[in-house]
Amino acid sequence: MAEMSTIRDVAKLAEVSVATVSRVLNGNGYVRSDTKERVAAAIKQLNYRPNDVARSLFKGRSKMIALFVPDIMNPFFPELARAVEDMTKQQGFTFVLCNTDDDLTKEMAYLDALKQKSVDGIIIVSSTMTAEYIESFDIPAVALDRIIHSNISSVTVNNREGAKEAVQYLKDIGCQRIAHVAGPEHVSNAKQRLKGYLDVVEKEEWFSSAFIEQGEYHFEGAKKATEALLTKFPEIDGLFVANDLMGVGAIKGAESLGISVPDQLSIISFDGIKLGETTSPALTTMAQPIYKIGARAAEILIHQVEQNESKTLVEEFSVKLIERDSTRKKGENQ
Amino acid sequence: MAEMSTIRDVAKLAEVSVATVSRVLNGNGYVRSDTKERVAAAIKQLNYRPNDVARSLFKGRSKMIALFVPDIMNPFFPELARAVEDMTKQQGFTFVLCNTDDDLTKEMAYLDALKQKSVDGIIIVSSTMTAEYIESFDIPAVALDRIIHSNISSVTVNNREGAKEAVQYLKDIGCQRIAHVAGPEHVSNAKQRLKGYLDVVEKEEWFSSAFIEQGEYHFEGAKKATEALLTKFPEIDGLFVANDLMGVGAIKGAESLGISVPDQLSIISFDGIKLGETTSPALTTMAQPIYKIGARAAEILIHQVEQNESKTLVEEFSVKLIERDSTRKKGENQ
DNA sequence: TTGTAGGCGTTATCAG
DNA sequence: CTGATAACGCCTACAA
Repeated sequence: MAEMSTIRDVAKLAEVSVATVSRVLNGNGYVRSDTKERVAAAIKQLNYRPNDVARSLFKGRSKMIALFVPDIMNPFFPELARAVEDMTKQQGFTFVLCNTDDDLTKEMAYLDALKQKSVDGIIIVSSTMTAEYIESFDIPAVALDRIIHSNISSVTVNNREGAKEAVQYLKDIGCQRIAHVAGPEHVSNAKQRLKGYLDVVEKEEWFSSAFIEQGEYHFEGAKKATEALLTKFPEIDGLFVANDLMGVGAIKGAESLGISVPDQLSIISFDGIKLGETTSPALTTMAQPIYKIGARAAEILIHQVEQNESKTLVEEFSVKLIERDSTRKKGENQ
Repeated sequence: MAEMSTIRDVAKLAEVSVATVSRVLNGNGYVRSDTKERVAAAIKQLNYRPNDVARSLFKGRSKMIALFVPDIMNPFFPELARAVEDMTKQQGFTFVLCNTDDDLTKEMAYLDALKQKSVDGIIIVSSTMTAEYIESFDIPAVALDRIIHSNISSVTVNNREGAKEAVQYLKDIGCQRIAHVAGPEHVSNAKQRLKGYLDVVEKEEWFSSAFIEQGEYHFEGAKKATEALLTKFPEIDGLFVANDLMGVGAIKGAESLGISVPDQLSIISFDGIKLGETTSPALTTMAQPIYKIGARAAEILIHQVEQNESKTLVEEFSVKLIERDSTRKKGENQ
């Protein structure tokens, strides 16, 4: 309603110069305490708020941080986004969420748009983006969940170790034939999870690469992959699925073939999203500290932005087994 | 890497004034075609992009649109966000997602921050925000999913009718005792869905308000509510749950009591989110046209912003029954 | 058809 | 301690 008042209005009302107002606003320079009070009073009276756009123009920075995610519909990413949002907001930044569909063209368009808006930095989950592109935009960036390049800071989890642990767990509870529903080959964490799987089963006499099916990190893909696996190899009694979203698909796939989980088939997946608790049966999973890695990535980026740090940090968090109802020890009853 | 070039650099290279560059940039005013070409060449050569911040400062508008959602972890909202994002981006706006926890303080803080950034408009899903607050910020706004006030444009669905239809469906398949897991009382759509439920069952001889339990639109709340209901009234054979997220909770609640869905209990919920297809059993639901309402809200807002329209539009879309596996006609086998 | 210049709201530099 | 004033990059009268 009321026209926005500017720093000049405040100056006039307080009978000082705009420079003085700016000083009390930003707390730099000297200003006598009584004039400071006069200014403060004027600010309050006019309900004055500094204009961020003007500020950004002058500073070349906007107090905005963006998060790129490949798929907002995978519940993993809202959880991650939540963490990044909390941290950035707490530090006085505006948070922008960008959904990229893992499509380089969209990523570039966003980068372009954000650059024009003087965005301070980006946190990026991507398997198509390259270090060259990012550097060509000259925007501070931190990779999250998926490594982009060794000279871009990253926050991830120990995917390979976690995958090994998951598959070993299946062995420990007595599974004899363990298959894998894999994530997209071009996604670094999916590749690591596949390697972890291979680390454990590659030497088994029964093993062949036919025990691996592609699920594309999608519900539907995983359902089909699971059906294919279980049809080809009815003897499969353990399934390691590369993420929880696909884990849900795997359950449905088994169900559609009339195979009971966990009675006939144990399923373990990866991520630890909330959704996994809500399915029937609830998913046993290798849980990432989702909130922690999101918050940490934001922290690193903000530090980089504010201190103008360029040292690249590489941090890897640990995943943790959460036993729920999609797995059961052989020979044990419910 | 390369310093951002400005309109002045382009002008110099093309040997014209900045005004001319601005003209070809924005396509207004007259400019001879050969000089236009010279300018275009210079732009390309320098890889020039106009600075949005400077533009915003001049225009007082930023080409940004924000969406306020109460809970990014409820999959309904990512689906909605996706629609809004697609539409806004397609129209050249930058999309900002704000998670409010349905907390007025956070909403106000966001409004404040966005106002300072000259945001063009907001789409808001809220049950705490009031028309007065919004108007005091003087930012064009459209309410989505939940009505705020009759003088703020809104896009919603026919919640009451949809709820009636859902409950009637339960009756039609033979349910004798139908309970309701309700959404928060202060949320307008939850209130309407409750009314729709009452419309159908209020006159039944068996009915009492004890057949209604609060689920707070959360998974956990719905699980507990369902357990409470089924414990109090073991004769319940139909359950209308106010949204899908809670529908999943209801399934788990029934399961925890050893009650089989849909054999002993039919459950229908509301929303039509993807998640509902993935549960076991898959949820029967009254599906909203989620993408459509999100896109439509964006459309209305953009029109309002660009045409400086102030006419308030009220649009209500229809929901549609989707039969899946959480309901079954009495006496029928699978 | 093109150029000049003032202003959008801030901040920082430089005198006082 | 305080006040002018020149940027930041762009757009649009107004002049030519």
